[in-house]
Amino acid sequence: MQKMNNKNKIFIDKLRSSGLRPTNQRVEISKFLFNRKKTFHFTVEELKNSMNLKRSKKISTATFYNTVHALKSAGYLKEFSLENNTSYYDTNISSHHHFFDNGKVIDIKSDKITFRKLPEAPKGKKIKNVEVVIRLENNN
Amino acid sequence: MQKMNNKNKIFIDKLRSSGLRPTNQRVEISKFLFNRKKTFHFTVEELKNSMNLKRSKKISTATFYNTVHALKSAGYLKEFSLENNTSYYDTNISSHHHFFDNGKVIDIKSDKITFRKLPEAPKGKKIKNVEVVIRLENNN
DNA sequence: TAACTACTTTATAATTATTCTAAAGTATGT
DNA sequence: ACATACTTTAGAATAATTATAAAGTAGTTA
Repeated sequence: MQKMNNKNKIFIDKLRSSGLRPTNQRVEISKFLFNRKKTFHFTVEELKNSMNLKRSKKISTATFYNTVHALKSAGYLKEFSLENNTSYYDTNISSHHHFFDNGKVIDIKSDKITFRKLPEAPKGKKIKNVEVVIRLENNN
Repeated sequence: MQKMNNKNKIFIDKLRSSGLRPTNQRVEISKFLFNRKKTFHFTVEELKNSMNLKRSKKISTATFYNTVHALKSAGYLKEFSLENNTSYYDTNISSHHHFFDNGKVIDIKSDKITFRKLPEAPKGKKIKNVEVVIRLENNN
């Protein structure tokens, strides 16, 4: 059984409410990802390194992958890809857009971009979401 | 030296004009990619399989990667990524957008999407391009 | 609370996409 | 034809991710 404290309770509930057993590893990862002021982007490798660095009992690579996938399926993370064959995850799940600047990602709030014209979805389909990527380059 | 015929000449010139030696492999790949009515999307693996299937003398994997990169650098291909850690290449290099429907990609002509509002580029940066992805799901 | 069962974690192996290496081959200028 | 720099190639190496199957744990039941 978990050491239960107030900080953990909210994440335990969050996991339970999505049908995920609140194991120690999942609670720790949730705390690391969601117990902060600002949303952020990460790769699984980055997450693993920054969490395991300060832990005596390491969490395994497979568990990081499993948990990130589970959190994504539960709707707590958004996935996106750059042109380097790595998956990035975003703790900001609200609809928003991105600047891409040589591998660096910067959020653009949803209301900063609006459309004058958008195409219809093909027959039998509907639009799930619209995502804009603005690629940047240096001036001059 | 190449067997030169009219069909090849245009691709040999195209390669030469970008500083790429028109080797047999590059000409064959260019012909396969660009000698067709409609533009299309592919992964390097798909390209390799569909070309090598009908060839007695196979082109090596490394050459497919080298050539696709060279054609991309020369501006003849556009790269994009889905959420499966694979690079896709598009023979349609004109600015345009995409529907993504469960791993399937459908082009959207540039003029089908226009903006009412777009953010400024951060200081010192300028916008290289704006790319819209419309994710689809099944109705009901 | 003890026992049970299904779900999780883990180390490790396997897989996939891609890049690297260095030896053999080829295009191009002279 | 020769020389030289660029290419191709098979195969090894790397990186990100997934699969495997044994050991551990949460939640349920008696």
